[in-house]
Amino acid sequence: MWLHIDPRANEPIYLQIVQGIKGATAKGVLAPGEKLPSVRELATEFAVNHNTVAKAYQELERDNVIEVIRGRGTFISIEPSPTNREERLKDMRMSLSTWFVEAIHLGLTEEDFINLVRDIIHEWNLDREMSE
Amino acid sequence: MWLHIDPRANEPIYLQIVQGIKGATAKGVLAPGEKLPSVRELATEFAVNHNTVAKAYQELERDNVIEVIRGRGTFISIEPSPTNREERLKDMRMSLSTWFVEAIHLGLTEEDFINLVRDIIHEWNLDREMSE
Amino acid sequence: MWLHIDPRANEPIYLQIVQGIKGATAKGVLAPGEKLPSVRELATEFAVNHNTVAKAYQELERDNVIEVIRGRGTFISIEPSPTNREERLKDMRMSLSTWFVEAIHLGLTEEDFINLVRDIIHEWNLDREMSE
Amino acid sequence: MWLHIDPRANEPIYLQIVQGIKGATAKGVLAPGEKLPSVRELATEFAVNHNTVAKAYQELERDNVIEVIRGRGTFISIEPSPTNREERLKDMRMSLSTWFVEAIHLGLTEEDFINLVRDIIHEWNLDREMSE
DNA sequence: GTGGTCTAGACCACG
DNA sequence: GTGGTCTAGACCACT
Repeated sequence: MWLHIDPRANEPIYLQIVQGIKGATAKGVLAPGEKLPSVRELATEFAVNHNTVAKAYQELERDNVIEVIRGRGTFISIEPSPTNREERLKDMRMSLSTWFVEAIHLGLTEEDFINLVRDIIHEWNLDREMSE
Repeated sequence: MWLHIDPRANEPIYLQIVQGIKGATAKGVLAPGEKLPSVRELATEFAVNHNTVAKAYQELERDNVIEVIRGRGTFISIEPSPTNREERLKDMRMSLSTWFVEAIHLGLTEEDFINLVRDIIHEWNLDREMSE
Repeated sequence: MWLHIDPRANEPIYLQIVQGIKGATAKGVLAPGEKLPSVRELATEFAVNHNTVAKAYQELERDNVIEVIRGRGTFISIEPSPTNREERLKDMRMSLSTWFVEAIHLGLTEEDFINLVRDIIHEWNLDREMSE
Repeated sequence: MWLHIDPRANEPIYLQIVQGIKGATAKGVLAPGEKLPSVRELATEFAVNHNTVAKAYQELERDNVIEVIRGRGTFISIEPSPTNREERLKDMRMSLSTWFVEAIHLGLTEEDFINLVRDIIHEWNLDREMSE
C-alpha cells in the first residue's frame, strides 16, 4: 500500500493521509484518473474513523489533488492546478528557513544543508523508480 | 529587537520565540554567554502570557541553546552541544521531504526546489551581514 | 444537443438535466409540445444511470415543464403554469441575496453586481439567437 | 443576534453559519477586529454541536473572513483579501445564470429579474442602516 | 478558557 | 455503495 499511518505521531492523522496521497501522486504511484479507496474502505483498512478520512479527502479536493464524482467515488485529478499557489510558496519559504536555522544549530554548514536536500530528492527518486 | 512575534500566525507563539532565539544565535546577534531578558520582561515587551515565554525558555534549555543560572538569569549557552541530534535530523528529513512533495505539487522541478533553498540561505546571509 | 452534463460538477446530475431542459425551453430550443427523448435514451446518450434521468423528469413534471403521456412519451408542456410560484420566488430571493453578500465579499460594488446580472442576461440572449 | 439558524432547512447548518457571518460582516454588523463568540458559546446558543460550529469557523478562516488567534479566540479579519476569487466569480455566474432561467420559467421578464435584484439590494441596504 | 482532532454511530442525498 | 452532515462525548495543545 502506498500509505502509512502512525496514529501516535504528532502529525494529525488526516494530514498524514493528505500528505501520503500527495506523495503517492507526486511519485506516480497514483496516476491521474485512478480511483481511490472509498472513505470507509480506507477507514477500516487503517483502523481510523471514517470522518477522519473524509476530512482528509475534503482537504485534498480543496487542493485540487482529487476529484469526487457523486455516488461513484473519488479519483486522482486529471489536471491538478494548485490553488493558493503564492500563499503556499510563502509558507514553504518560511518553513524551510526555520529548518535551515535548525540545521545550523545541529552543526550543519550551508553546504551540508543543501546536500541534505539533494540527498532527500535522490532518495525520493529511487523510491519512485522502485514503485514503477 | 532580534525577535518578532505574530500572535495571528499558525505557528504557536512559544515556538516563534524558540525559533527567533535560535535564529538570533545562529546569526550571531546573540553571542554565547550573553544575557537574555527575563521571562517577565520578554512577556511584557511582546504582550504575551509569561507562561508562554517560560515554555519557550524551557524548550530552549532542553535544546542546550540557553542556560538558566538560578538567581542570575538566563544566558546563551557557551557550548551548544545539541541534544537528540539524530532524532532531530530525522524530523528534519521528514519535514523537508514533505515540503519537497508540496513543491512538486506546486509545479516546481527538483532544480527549482534546490534553487529555492539556495535562495533562502542567500537571503539569510544578507540578513546576517546587515545585523552585524 | 441542447444538453450538457458534467458528472464531476458539484451540481447533482439530475438537477443539471432539470436545468438544462428548463434552459432549452426558455431559449426556445425545445418548443411546447415537442417530444423529449425517453428516459432510457437520454440515460444511454449521456452515460448516466436511468434512475437519475427518471428523477429529473419527475422533478420537471412536478414543475409543469413537461408532461408525461402514458404509452406515448414525454413532451414539453403547452402551458407551463408554474407550481409553487410564491415559494420558488422566495427561494430565489434568498439565494440571490446570499450571492449578493458573496459578491460584496469578493469586492464587487452594488453596481458591479447589477452589471454582472445584465451581462449574464446579455450572454444568454446571444446564446439564444445562435441556437435559433 | 445577527444570526439565524434553521435546523430543518436543506442548507447545511454549518453553511448557514458561514453565510450568516459573511452577511453580518458585509453589513457592518460585525466590524473588523471584533471578537466572535467562542465555538462552544455559539454551539450552546443555537443548540447545535460544537463540531458544526467549528467546521463553519474553519471554512470562514479559509475564506479569510475571520482569524483565529490561538488560545484567545476568533476575530473578524482586518483585511479580508478573498481567496480563489476567479473560481468563486465563475461559480457565481453559473448560479445566477441558472436562477435567471428559473425566473423566466416563473414568468418574469428580463427587466423583472433585474428589478428583483435591485430590490434585494435595496432591502439589504435598509437592513444595514437599521442595524447601525 | 480557546480551537483542533478523533471516535462511534447515525441519517441523508445521490447514482 | 458513494460522500456529506450531524451529534455526543472525549482528549489535546496552546495561552
